[in-house]
Amino acid sequence: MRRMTARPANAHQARLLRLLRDGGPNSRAQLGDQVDLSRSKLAVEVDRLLETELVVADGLAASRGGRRSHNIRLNPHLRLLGVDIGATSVDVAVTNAELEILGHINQPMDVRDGPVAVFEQVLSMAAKLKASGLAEGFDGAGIGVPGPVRFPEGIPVAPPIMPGWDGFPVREALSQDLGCPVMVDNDVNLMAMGEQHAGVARTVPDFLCVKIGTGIGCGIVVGGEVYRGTTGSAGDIGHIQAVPDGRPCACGNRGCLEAHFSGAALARDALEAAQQQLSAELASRLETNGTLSAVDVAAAAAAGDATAIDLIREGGSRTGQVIAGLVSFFNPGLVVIGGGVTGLGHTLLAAIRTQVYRQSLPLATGNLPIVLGELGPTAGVIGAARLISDHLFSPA
Amino acid sequence: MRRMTARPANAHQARLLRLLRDGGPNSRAQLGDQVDLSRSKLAVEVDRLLETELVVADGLAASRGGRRSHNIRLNPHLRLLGVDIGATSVDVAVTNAELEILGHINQPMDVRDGPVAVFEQVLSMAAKLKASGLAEGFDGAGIGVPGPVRFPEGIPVAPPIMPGWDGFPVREALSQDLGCPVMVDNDVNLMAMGEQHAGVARTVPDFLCVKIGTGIGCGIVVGGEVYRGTTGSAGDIGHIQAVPDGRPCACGNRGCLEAHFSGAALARDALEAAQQQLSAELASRLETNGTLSAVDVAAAAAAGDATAIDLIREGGSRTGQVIAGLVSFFNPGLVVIGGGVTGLGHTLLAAIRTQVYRQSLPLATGNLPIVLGELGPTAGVIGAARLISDHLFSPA
DNA sequence: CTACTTTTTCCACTCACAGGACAAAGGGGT
DNA sequence: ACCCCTTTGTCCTGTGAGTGGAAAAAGTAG
Repeated sequence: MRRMTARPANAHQARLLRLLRDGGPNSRAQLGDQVDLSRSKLAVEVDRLLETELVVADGLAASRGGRRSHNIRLNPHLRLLGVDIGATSVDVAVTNAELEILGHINQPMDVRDGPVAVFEQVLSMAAKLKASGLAEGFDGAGIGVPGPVRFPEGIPVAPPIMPGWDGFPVREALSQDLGCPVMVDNDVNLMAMGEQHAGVARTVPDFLCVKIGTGIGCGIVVGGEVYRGTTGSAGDIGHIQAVPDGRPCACGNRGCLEAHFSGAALARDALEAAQQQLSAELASRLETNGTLSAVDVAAAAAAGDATAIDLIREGGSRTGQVIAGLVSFFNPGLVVIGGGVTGLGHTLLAAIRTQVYRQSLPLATGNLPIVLGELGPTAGVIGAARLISDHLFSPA
Repeated sequence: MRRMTARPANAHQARLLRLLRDGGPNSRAQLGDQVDLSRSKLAVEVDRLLETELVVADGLAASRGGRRSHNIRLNPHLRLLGVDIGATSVDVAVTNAELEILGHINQPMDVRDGPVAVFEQVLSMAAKLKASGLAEGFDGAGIGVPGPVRFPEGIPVAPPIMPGWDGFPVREALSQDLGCPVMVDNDVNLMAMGEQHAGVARTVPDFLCVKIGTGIGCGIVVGGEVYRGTTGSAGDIGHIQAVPDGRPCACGNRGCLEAHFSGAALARDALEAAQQQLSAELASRLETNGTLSAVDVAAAAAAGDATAIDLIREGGSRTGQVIAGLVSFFNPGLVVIGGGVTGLGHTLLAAIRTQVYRQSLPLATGNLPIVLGELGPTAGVIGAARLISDHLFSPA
């Protein structure tokens, strides 16, 4: 199929496209209820959208008592690619224009192999999704990378855990390879957008989304828009000092949050505990696998291992301490906890909550939900699809 | 003179009014260069503004080579009142519509006397300014109070240092008393708006403005707009933990930044040092005045007193530690330090800078100026005037 | 005094949009 | 089956915002 290149011609059309994306098929009349345009104007704009083939007619709508109306929906052949590059694995997913995931692959990988190797893998994963009949091509792609990004150009800047990517024109390169528009952002921001679109944060204008994975980052949403900061490094909370004169960190300082709690730190602590025979559970897992990761700690904790639970509590408490500061500062309406270590679940959440509710002011915490993300590993790819759809559904 | 009640009828007029406020008198042609409207449309809107008397014609503009044009300026009879209520004193100022201060009074006061007593004093100060011929009445007033505010309604919520004000309808009450529109905000936010309008932050879209006075607060500006948070308590950084298991704080926790460094804490430390005879300079000042305040510490430091300098360094370092965290999180383009203790000047600034540059990531600090506010005590009242002028110069 | 600029006004034309009239299509009661 | 009511879709005209060109007004430079 020929890919769609059309873009909305004006703000009204963009508005309508977003309504259809977020609300699914709608009749003209239902659209009219949401947009404050006269029926004639609305009809004109819908007709123009039909001409561009961005939307199509789609059967009869349910009756509301009078004449039944035809449904309008986003073209079901539109395909978006969501790519979430983590430190140690890649997620690639295909969605339709309503951002529903049609297919999703996850593969291990090492970002440090550099952009060329990683993109090769991403392209082959995308090809696999195409081959399975889910898409004949892509109308747009969103990419998340685990480091700061100069957003307008889509270029990583000085990313600590992916040195080979500094200055690599990710957006440009992938746009060439895929033959469609591409937008690039920090993976944490995409997770926030994912939870905002389809997860727990649907109705909250200002919230924080803390992602605890190999590292720790925080998506900041202000007035429904992701805030990226002056140089694109906003939300980089992994190197906030959590413990004065604490552990040395790769960044050169001591006591950084990431040095005390993150997927990597947790694995290290678990290894140490196992080697010192503090935990039979962890020791046996070490023996079986030859190595330990955050997943093992989660499993051990679920099995009731006290050492593992302590590690999680301790880390959650440190994280909670930092989040408490951010809550006082930012006064969000919601805090979402997500990322690889959400397997640690409610033990972690409870530790974080305890610390935040204890340390922040009542006015800020009074009505503040602190919850786990709803979407798990799909948050990133949904956010990526959302990123590019926001771009495609804005006036040219 | 009859007060102006007119408001701009549409976004174009609002835009023009703000241009005249921020850029002073302008010819129609100069305005045309800035607003992307056709000459005819511009002429129509300017004519309508002239009819409302919000703007007036004002002599000939400088020639640009051809026919000379008439200047347009905001009505020079417009008067705004800026009120900055601190913990221990009030500032009241009159400005014209271009937010230039025409008269400014400062008087000691105690917020804890409650809103009724304070407003009585504010009204008498406003009356004094009127009596001196600076104004015949006010077209609008902006008020800053030292605590969180539910912004749309202009009502303080659960302010820790001014308990009697909780829920008092400040906006409503003052609007009645003054007979003009009133807007209320946190004093720190107003300081940020002041520095944005007329101070160091003129061109920076995203910045932080840390005010160190009796307490410590932080104004947050995102995309040129003040961010107030979900419940209006954003920027309340005084109770972020700076020292684990540190000093007990009035809020019930331990180690809050405010407990370790603020005008109040500094005075307490100085008193202790004087009593323990650690500093001859401070001891003699205590003897002379019977009490010590932050100003005494500043003076002692300026005189070379080592104890006083140490107190400032220590405090600056604690503050810097907290700001470092905020910088990592928020990635601002500028950090402004202001408030009562700016008399501590460069000793303080240097301590803060050292800590921030050491602890935050290079990407966030690379090009980050940390500077003292330019406006001193006038920042608050200018910000207040700016607040109400933003309100008056927006479509009705 | 003339040639050239810039500013301002005036006017005709376009275009977006609202809102009413009317036709089309369906639901439900009798 | 029939009729009336409601909702939906289409058509059409009036209105008001806004554009852009022409010409007048008011300068400057030589």
